[in-house]
Amino acid sequence: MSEVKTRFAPSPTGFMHIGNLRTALYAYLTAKSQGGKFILRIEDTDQDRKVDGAVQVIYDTLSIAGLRNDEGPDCGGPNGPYVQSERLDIYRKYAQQLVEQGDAYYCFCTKDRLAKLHEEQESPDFKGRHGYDGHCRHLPKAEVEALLAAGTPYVIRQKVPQDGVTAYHDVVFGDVSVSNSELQDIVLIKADGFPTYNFAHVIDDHLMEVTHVTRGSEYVAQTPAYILIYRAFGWEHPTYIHLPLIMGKDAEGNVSKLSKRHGSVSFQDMIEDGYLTEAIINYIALLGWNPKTDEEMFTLAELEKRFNPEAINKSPAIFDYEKLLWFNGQYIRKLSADEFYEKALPFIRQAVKNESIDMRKLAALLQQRLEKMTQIPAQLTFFDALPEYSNELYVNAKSKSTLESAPQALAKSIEVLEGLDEWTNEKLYYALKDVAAELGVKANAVMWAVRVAATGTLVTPGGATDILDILGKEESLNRLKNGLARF
RNA sequence: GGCCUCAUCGUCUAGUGGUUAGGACACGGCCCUUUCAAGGCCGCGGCGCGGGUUCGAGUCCCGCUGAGGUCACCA
Repeated sequence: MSEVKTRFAPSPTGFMHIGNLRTALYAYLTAKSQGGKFILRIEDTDQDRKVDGAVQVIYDTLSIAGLRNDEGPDCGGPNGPYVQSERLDIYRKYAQQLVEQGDAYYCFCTKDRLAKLHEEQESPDFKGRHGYDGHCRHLPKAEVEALLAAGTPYVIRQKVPQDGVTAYHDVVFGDVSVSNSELQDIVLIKADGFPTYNFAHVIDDHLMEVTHVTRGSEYVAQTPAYILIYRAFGWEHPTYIHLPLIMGKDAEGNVSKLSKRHGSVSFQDMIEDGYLTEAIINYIALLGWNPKTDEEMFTLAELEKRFNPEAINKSPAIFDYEKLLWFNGQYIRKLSADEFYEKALPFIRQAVKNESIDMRKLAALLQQRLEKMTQIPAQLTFFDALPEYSNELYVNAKSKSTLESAPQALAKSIEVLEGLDEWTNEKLYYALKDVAAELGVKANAVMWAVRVAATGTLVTPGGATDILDILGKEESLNRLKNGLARF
């Protein structure tokens, strides 16, 4: 058996939909799990949808995600060029061949005629099948020549057989068959001379020796038409791996294709949202594929070994942001202190301008209780300045902190802390424990009062002494005194 | 509407004729604890419906229902 080759063939739209990324991931993993090659091909045949810089977004995303392609416009390869707009001559040549063979034909129908046809078919009393009516199918050769010579605009359409059934085996969906009568005479070459996706991808996949086509399940019913093209050329078609779509659920509980209204859907947006690449990859790998184990934390390298397209599910899966968040928290905790610090610093700086604060200590506190980076600033609002707060914050039943106990705890703490020569978390911790012992109260009661006075905030990253440590002696004492003065 | 396809806890899923239907997220409780998290333990919760086949069906067959896809000179 020849070497496995898969490809990712996105259109340069300017952003990478998460469903697209998953398609790329699965294609990549299909190749790598079998020691094969992964090709990147740019499908830019729609001139109206060209977006500047869009190809770069594709390169960047694959690079960040770690999906290194073995062939492609960026790194070359034996079967280039890998950008469809640079292959126009190739498509034209093959389309020509199909016309000569009688497997395709020129169509001179105007857009107006097509629009009118469409309108008729959409009318309530229309009962026939939809699509092109084959108007130009049987134009006499002489007439075609004349129209061509006159420079009439045209497209080239596939001539599909009127009867019979075309079937294929899909790795995910099993045997799929469609009556040829259901297939349309699809456009192969557009009026502007560019090929359609339908045609270009068949030619390219063959010429680039792609063995496995991984793509979304929206193509399942279209694939027989493509197989007909392969047959017309006498080529063997690749193995098909159609992926179930990724769905989203809205507030009302309605399920539909994952889109903007469900949350961030592009890779870039998710990164900006504070999700880690590793978490995204891990999560989407499991969205529709099961590793046949209860384990679910996988690095890309592990996935490369483990992946098996046979274990892809058929049914569409709903994208669950909650679970992604959980993965993200797991990966944040797995980061080394340095790695986390580097990633967290920009977010810390958003909230903390005070340069004298030990950012590394702060980061260490954050890493233990974070689900995504963007949650950082909101947790740090009290560092630069003590916020307005109500004395009610001093009341906490579980810690046995009351409006009476809090000022006592603060007074004693200030007294003891002022004499503390070494301002470290550890020293602070034992000093406050002693305060509690002297006062004859629970340590929690003292910790609570101190933490509230130091932060004016109910929930904080780190405990009382962690905060004091970072705040420093002078600022801490100021805040504690300020707190005491409120009573 | 025609055609294609799918269907196990709220969500992602394991399951391939005989299981107390397993795991994960979320949710609830407890433990731990210097707040909140994290972590540990426990719990709640599911085979869409109706017919078959079979000694026995989440697993096989048929129908229904529901859901998704597709029917572009977009990919």
